[in-house]
Amino acid sequence: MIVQMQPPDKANKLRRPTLDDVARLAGVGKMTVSRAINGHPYVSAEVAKRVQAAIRKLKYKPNAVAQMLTGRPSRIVGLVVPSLEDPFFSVLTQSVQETARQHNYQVWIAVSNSDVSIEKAEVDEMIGRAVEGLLLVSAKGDDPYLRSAASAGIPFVAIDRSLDKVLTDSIEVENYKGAREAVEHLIAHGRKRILCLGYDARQAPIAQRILGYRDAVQSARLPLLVEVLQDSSRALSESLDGILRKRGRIDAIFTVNNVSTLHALESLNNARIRIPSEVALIGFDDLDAWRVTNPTVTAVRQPIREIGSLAVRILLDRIQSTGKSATRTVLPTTLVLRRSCGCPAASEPRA
Amino acid sequence: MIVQMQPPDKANKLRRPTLDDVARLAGVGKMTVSRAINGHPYVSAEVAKRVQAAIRKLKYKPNAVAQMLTGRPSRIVGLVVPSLEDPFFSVLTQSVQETARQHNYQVWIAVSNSDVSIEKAEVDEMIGRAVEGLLLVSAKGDDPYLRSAASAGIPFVAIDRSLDKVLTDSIEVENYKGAREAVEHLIAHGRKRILCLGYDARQAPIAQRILGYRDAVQSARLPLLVEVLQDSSRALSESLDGILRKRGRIDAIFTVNNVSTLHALESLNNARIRIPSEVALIGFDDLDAWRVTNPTVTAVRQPIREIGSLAVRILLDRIQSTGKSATRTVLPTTLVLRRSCGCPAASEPRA
DNA sequence: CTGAAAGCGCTTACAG
DNA sequence: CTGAAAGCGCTTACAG
Repeated sequence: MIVQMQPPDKANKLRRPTLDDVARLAGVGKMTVSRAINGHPYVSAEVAKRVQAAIRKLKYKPNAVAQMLTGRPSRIVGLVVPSLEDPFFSVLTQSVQETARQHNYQVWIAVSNSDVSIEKAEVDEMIGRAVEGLLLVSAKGDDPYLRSAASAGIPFVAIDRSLDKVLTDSIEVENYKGAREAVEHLIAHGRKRILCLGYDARQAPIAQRILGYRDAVQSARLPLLVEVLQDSSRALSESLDGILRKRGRIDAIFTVNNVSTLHALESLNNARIRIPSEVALIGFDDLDAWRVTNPTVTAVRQPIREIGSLAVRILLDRIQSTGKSATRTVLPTTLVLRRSCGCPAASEPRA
Repeated sequence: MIVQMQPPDKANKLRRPTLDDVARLAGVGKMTVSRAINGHPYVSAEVAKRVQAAIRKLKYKPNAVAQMLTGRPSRIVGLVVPSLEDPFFSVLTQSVQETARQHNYQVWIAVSNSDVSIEKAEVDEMIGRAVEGLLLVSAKGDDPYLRSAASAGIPFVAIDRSLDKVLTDSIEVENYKGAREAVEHLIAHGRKRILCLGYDARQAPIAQRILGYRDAVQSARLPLLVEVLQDSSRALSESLDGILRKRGRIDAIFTVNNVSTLHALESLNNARIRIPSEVALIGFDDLDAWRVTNPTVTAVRQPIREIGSLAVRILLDRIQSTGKSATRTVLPTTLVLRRSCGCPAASEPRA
């Protein structure tokens, strides 16, 4: 006996019930069902009840794809970040997702790995899939693709790095001020030879932090000691090791982000240099782990969760009313005092 | 003079060009355009050229939403994790996203905050939006909603925690074995009173790790000292502080995850208890930060990136061919030796 | 209050 | 090789 196999995908994809199915079961037209579902007025109570029963029975769920095709807003926003391995971005992403959910929006996510071509592809893809707006931590804020993307008419909000030639809302922190305060704090501790350590000065926020360092040091008539690598953290420990070998050459380090801070700590520990007595340390970006390092690390804290939730609110506002001109939001940082800077005690209660 | 404002959304949403626009400009039917785009054969070279020109001129991009409605696969998979603030999940997410991108899939992401009702809502939403498959780190692997979700016919892969009553592919690590090895290592260092510290034993992987601890300790005829809180890390430090106040009561700690390890380190440091001489420590979950803590922390490392990329591959396989029966993948862990366990030197080169 | 018609932008058969 | 028709599942006007 020969048994005719069902075509596999037909057999499996149990067709989802449609409006028509519900309408037929309830003995009404599909318009009535549509109205009942969308809470329109003008549906008699009795009919509404029949429709609800049919919906329950069939376990009917509206097909969101079809709804979108009729012009209904997708309630999706896209988020593109360079990486999720950096806690800054993963916490940001969590905050974005939570805030979006509170407003009944879904979040599309993509990781660009700081590669503009990936970023562009993902942004295009998102626009093609009808996101209502985009949150973008751009790898390169002035890439030409941004103009054409922006001209697609969907709103952008630039996070952490503004988009040069595109008029968009943006949100970031006081990178310059936060860095300057940190370095001034080291100076207040009597440090004279302060190294600025980091990488990827092409990123605007990093550049701002370096500027903050520079102005603080120059105002105090101290020497400028900058070791900022081009675009990778690869050689960071190595070059720092070299500097540290000549002890006494520096008496403090300001690191421009959390990865740099990690490298600095590791190099100092490996070289058995005492922190803060021999070399003090303040890093930009606060991490939970700084509470348990040796010693605990004084750091510039960014209000990450606020950045994320504000960014979403700004975007949703923009989606609502497209008229207003672009806004720029700048949030303050906090210097969290711990032991690596030379301060005696922690400024924060235990978590 | 009264100026009639354009209705705002009409004015702004510059209508995207459609197949029809391209067809008209190229002077052909829309079918021909469709075929040209999708690389079908049977399009004369000359016509193909005209079509390509029109597409370029109009900057036409196919409307993905319309394509989906005709039954074309969405090339979207969903990922639901409990949190992105835990590095385990953020690295997992990055790996999932990267692997999916390599296969030309997009990733929908949602954070459940370990709340089953949020998880359910997000899963429903994703199914409604036609994801082809779901990667799920479920807050509660046996919730009833999973059955009906699974019956929607779209494939699931359970990550980190299997889905009890639903026959799905799953992927996780050797939690029991990894934990047992860690505790046995402490025993090999001569530790006699080993505390197991953590929270949320309802999660299957945590429960497995506790079992591993228990069997290791019992085999060595050592006392069972378990301090595992119900479901929050809140009181963790507090209860540990209490235990530590009676020094000598314990001489080692095994922590069940990275958050617990952080708390343990902080409490030990605050109490000025020397690690490892007074109390040794091994934690489940490896973090970069463990390289710069005081002392560096010996930890059970999970192959997080492999979990993520394998999970995606398993899911895509399943999407292709729905026939096969459910697979279960279990990956090994590695004990990364550093100083907190009592070992003299690091087992790993510097990063 | 309710329904038949037309259309969203594409693709899958069917005819040339 | 190419195109007119029908349909994916819904919603927006339009008529009752």
